[in-house]
Amino acid sequence: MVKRVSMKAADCPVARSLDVIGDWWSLLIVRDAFDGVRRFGEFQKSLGISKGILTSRLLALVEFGVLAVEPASDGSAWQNYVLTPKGEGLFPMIVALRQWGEVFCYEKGEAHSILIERKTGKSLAPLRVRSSSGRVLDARDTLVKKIS
Amino acid sequence: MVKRVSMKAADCPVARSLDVIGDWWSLLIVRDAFDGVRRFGEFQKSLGISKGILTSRLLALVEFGVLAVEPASDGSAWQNYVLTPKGEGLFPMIVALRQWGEVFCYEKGEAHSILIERKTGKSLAPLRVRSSSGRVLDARDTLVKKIS
DNA sequence: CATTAATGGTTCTATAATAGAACCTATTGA
DNA sequence: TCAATAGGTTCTATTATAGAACCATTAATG
Repeated sequence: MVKRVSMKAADCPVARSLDVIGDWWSLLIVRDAFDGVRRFGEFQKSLGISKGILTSRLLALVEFGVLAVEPASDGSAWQNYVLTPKGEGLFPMIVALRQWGEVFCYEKGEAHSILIERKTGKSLAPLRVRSSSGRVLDARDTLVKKIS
Repeated sequence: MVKRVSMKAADCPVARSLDVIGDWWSLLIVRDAFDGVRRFGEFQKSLGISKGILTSRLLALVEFGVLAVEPASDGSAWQNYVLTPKGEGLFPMIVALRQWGEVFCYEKGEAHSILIERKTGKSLAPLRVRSSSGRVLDARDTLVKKIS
């Protein structure tokens, strides 16, 4: 083993994405960031992650431009980790993960946290893949065109 | 370290999903499965993954119900790994990953494979998170309600 | 102020996961 | 019948992770 295989230069956007946020912790960190978690200690407590790993994941996410470091909002000398626009772009990903988990990873009647619309308190519509004209598509309606 | 931390029993669907498909290879295997890859050797060649790891990932995905083993379609004695309905449910996830990668992980002008509608050859619409009434939402319009 | 406690790390060791090669067996093709 | 291929298993070396211990700053308390 030279090194864990990297997909940094892959032709496939799925692979490149996974190279950035495809490890065990990154998406959970991003999820927490969407939930308003900002401080090192908050992440650590929320995730139950070791400090060393958290440090390395936060550094990587900052380096990749998913998170940014900024002065803490409470006026203290500490710093906050906040989502950049690139990080906010992961919102559909998180929602997709959540909706899939809700449907396929819980028994009937088993409780879980839910994502709701702030204004109405109602849960969201299921994500749908659509054509450019708005028609709902499933996987069989699509095709990957490799680069030539 | 007792064992790699598991999210199997998490209250959060995002965490449970990641427990199933959140490792380095599983989503790439699923991506390939959507692209029509079915045979052990095809996965191995396409991914450049070690055989040992591929074996363990395929077994895990079958155990989780994402893939199923069936007799090869060509009449040979080998077997195919195909997506179950649970696996097909990951389609929006893969599309989300792909679209995020396209936007944020490539330089302008850099080539990548593209996902198109089979019938028209046109690329897909960007995924949108919507309220139950169909309004487009961003992260700030939503809220996670923890279980009590 | 001086002292203590909390925050945000770094460093260390043990264990688990991964990469990659070598090997093995059943099936297929010649 | 024999060689080649597909599909694994096993082995070793290396890397990543978990978790504890430690340390430096900052913030809170007397």
